Amino acid sequence: MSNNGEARDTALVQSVDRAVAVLELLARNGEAGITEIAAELGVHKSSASRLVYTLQARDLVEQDGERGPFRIGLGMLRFAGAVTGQLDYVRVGGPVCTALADRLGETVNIAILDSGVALNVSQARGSSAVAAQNWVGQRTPLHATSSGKVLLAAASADDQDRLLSGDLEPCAPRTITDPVKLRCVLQRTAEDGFATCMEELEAGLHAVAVPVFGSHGDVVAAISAAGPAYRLSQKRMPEIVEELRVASRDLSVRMGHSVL
Amino acid sequence: MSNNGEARDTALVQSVDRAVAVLELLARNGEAGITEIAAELGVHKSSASRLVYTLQARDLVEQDGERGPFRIGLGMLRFAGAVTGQLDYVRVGGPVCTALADRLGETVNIAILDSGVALNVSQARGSSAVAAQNWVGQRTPLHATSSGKVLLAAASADDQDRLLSGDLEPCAPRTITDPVKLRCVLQRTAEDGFATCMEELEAGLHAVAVPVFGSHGDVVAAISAAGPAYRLSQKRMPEIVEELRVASRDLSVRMGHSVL
DNA sequence: CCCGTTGTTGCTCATTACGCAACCGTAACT
DNA sequence: AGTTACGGTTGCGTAATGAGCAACAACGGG
Repeated sequence: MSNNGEARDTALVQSVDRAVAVLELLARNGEAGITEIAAELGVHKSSASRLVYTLQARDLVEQDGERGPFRIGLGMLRFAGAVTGQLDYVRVGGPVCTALADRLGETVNIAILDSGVALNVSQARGSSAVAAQNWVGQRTPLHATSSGKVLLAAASADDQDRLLSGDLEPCAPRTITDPVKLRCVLQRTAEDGFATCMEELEAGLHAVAVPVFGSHGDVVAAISAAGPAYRLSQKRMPEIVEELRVASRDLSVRMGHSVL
Repeated sequence: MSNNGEARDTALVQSVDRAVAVLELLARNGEAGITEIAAELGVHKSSASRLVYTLQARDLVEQDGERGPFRIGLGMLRFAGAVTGQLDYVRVGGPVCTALADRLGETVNIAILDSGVALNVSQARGSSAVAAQNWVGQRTPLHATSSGKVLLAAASADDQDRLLSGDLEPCAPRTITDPVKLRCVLQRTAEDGFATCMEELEAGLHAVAVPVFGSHGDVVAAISAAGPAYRLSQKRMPEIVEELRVASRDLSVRMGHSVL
């Protein structure tokens, strides 16, 4: 799971990897008991208990009283200070994504432009989601994602040239790697006010995104819905686009970006 | 290091504990290299490298490009969503604490009242600080800390009765455990507008705190400075109190609590 | 009061994590 | 321009740790 594009042969430290998986589970589910954690990780209850105990000793996990389920501990605040730039998206984006994911049944993401890539800053899984992956904190290519296209389409021509310099990586068989063709797509995205991604990041995956506007009408983020191709059909796109626009406006307001 | 008051004999999972120590180091220092991390943790460079690699694979650690120092990764955003209630203190309190800690040379903390205890939500270490402990995310007793006394003093008489019900734990030889005596101290705190803690939490430790006001004049937090008794002398208190008050007002403004 | 479930802990052992040595790459110095 | 030093990585072997098992404790529900 080398998510940084580094195909290293180095083995992960298994117990550290498991401890992080515990935290991911608690972050996703809100709370969980030892038995549930053990089942989810595929380890013995005693192993789960010891992992949780270690995280608890460091305040990264806590529980109400002596019994009851465990949850993410406030010791996390020590690390939150290192990612303050995106904390507004976490605080405000979470409820917006959750509400939309519940309505659509699909996974909803918010991404911002960060150092030439799309950076996912908030996510909520839909009830129908099969994949458990959390993209938050991960960077994805602009040319091969719906959010990326939205962010590119909103950039100036100069910025687009800069962002698209270099080869466009074929992430999947259907990835658009011709810069001329991509610019046409971006032109269309600017006109339509939304972008789609049909199996361009990975086979079988469809996504659609709309822009999130700042106070001056500029695009500060993109919000998207993603799911398997058989569920996110062309026919369903208009409905999803409209729901995304409503959520986008809600997000703008909650972020304090009241558009004139 | 059972910070939850649980004197369990269970051994910590060493590699998980070390991984968290890596994160603490990166959060505290901003960035660090493998050699520095290894030295700080007292492990071999290869061990540090593998720990960092595992955290990197989960986006909890990242680095610029292929080389250069490591820092806390944006994958932390996945966990920040679980502590959204206190994220404003992290985002706004950090710079205020850092600025004051630089000026005073002592450790500065912000604490809020949470479930009958003082919850530390932001901290910056002073240059003269000897202890490396980060209190953020930890809960401390109200009666034995300067912040706790400030928060208690601002509570109504009924709330004070409720918060002080039960025995007052003697945390140190000088802890005030007599409720009548403590109420006198709280009365004085309300009058003075600050509270001191002279070796009441632990021997050799002095601290002083002032309230942080909300929009309606209510006390929403306390900000404190702490250090060894020989540096935080009685003589130095007026200067420190004044600096804390300035920082407190700054914090209120930054939090959006403009006092009428 | 009994049963079932959750969570903890002592113990043993196998696997993992760790340290060592060697190596690679880069930067700084001569 | 070449050499040296430093930071970081990786293969390998081994010992220590982490994991699973079994037994037990505590609590809640019927």
